Amino acid sequence: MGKSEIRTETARGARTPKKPSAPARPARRPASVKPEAPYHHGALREALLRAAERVLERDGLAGLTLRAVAREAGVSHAAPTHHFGDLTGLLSELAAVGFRQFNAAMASSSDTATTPLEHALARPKAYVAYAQAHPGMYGIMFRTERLDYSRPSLHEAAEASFAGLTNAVGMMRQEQISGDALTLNQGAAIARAWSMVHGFTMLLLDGRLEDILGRLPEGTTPERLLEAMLMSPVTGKPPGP
Amino acid sequence: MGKSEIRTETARGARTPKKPSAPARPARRPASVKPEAPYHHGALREALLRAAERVLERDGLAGLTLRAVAREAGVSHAAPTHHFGDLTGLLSELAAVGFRQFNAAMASSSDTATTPLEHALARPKAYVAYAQAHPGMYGIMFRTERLDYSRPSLHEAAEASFAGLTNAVGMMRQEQISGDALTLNQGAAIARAWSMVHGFTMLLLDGRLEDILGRLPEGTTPERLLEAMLMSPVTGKPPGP
DNA sequence: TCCCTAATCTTTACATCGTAAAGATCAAAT
DNA sequence: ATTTGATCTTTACGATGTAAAGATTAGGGA
Repeated sequence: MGKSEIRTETARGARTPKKPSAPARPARRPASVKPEAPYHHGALREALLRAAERVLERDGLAGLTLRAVAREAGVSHAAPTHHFGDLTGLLSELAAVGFRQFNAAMASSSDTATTPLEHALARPKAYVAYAQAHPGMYGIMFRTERLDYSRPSLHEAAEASFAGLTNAVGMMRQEQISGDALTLNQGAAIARAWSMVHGFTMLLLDGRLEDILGRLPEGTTPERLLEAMLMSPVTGKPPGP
Repeated sequence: MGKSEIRTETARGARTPKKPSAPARPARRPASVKPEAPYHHGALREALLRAAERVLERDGLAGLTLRAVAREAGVSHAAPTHHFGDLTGLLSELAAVGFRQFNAAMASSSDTATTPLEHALARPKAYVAYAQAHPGMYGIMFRTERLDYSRPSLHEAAEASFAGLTNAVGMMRQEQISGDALTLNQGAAIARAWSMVHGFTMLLLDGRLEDILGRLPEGTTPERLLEAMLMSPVTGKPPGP
């Protein structure tokens, strides 16, 4: 609020002045003319999602409004409602896009890993790297309270993400993890892995680790801290005499 | 938006009709009358913070608006602005209240602990318990993007919280942790503890652990999962032949 | 080919929100 | 007692989400 944007509500402008009704010009444009914004967009839904992603990257979570997305796409402010129902709908579909991007990044994360250690660290590092590269998207996926997981696309993408996590933890523990039942230790391993990486990511994105990073040896990166976090023992003094 | 609340903007009502100006009734109430909403509240700032806490618990983060807080406190919608500057100000001061509550809960968490194990688990359990008891407040403290840490009260309370964490990790590692420099292992230990508990809490509050909890042995509580998460080894197969 | 229906998109309208600015009221210092 | 400054209210404005009605067009059946 309070941003003094000087911008007309619709980027397209009124097509034909209704009341004066100059009957001459036919509504259908005479072909061989640049198709300037036809009434029916054709693929508005996808265009709106792409526009939403741009707005999110440019203006952050706070700037991602239905009307801003409509402006970015060059349609009337009510157009998104028709395709997504409400803001929750748009955010949910966008979150689904994010989860799919995220899943792709996870899937190709251990491609270049050679040693077992590299392999073990590849996923967590890719997780944090995705969030750092797309903080807005990560916010949509994990910070917003307005997500509707009953939407098939979101449910599916999020579940695939969770399945990938379960799988990775199973590989790490060198055991098959069943789809329908978990031992307490298995559940704990999954929850630990997820909590640790997700918590680290949130704290990092919120700048709350600056306090730690600033006290660490000169030039220690978040990645290095993450590595150390994942490798060193959980409790007790560091190894020594 | 869209909620059809039938409610007048100010709960107090206009005190004296300006224009008709019936000059009879004196503005100062004749004493021995219930002090019904004097023009100057006297302690509005604190009253607003308490009102904000009530609104937060009743209507959640989405319902916590400047105007809703003003209504709850029975003052005009612009009154909060005078005391907090803007919404960020109110949220920041409220977050400070939350951090102080949180710090108090942390401080008294290990009071009843007897065994070393109980002592080690007391803080994390109290952490999650606070968030479960005050999900709105935890959201203000860790989910909102509109916090101004340059406000002394918030900065102080949040720093105290961080100091408590550092302290607890130092005790666990049986070593003194200096205030100005950290080894990588120390930083990793702090980041791991915080990330794990914070991540677990966020996922739990967002209902994202239901998937795991539902697959665990019948009746496994989040607390039990947290315990297992904190105790069992980080990597490798569970102990056994 | 023509028309009709339904989907798509725009206009219009409204309640709510954050915030700014100006006016009213009162406590306290001078 | 008067003035001053803090406190609170009124009024106003632009932005947002959402509902409802109108305009436009694609696509299918006659």
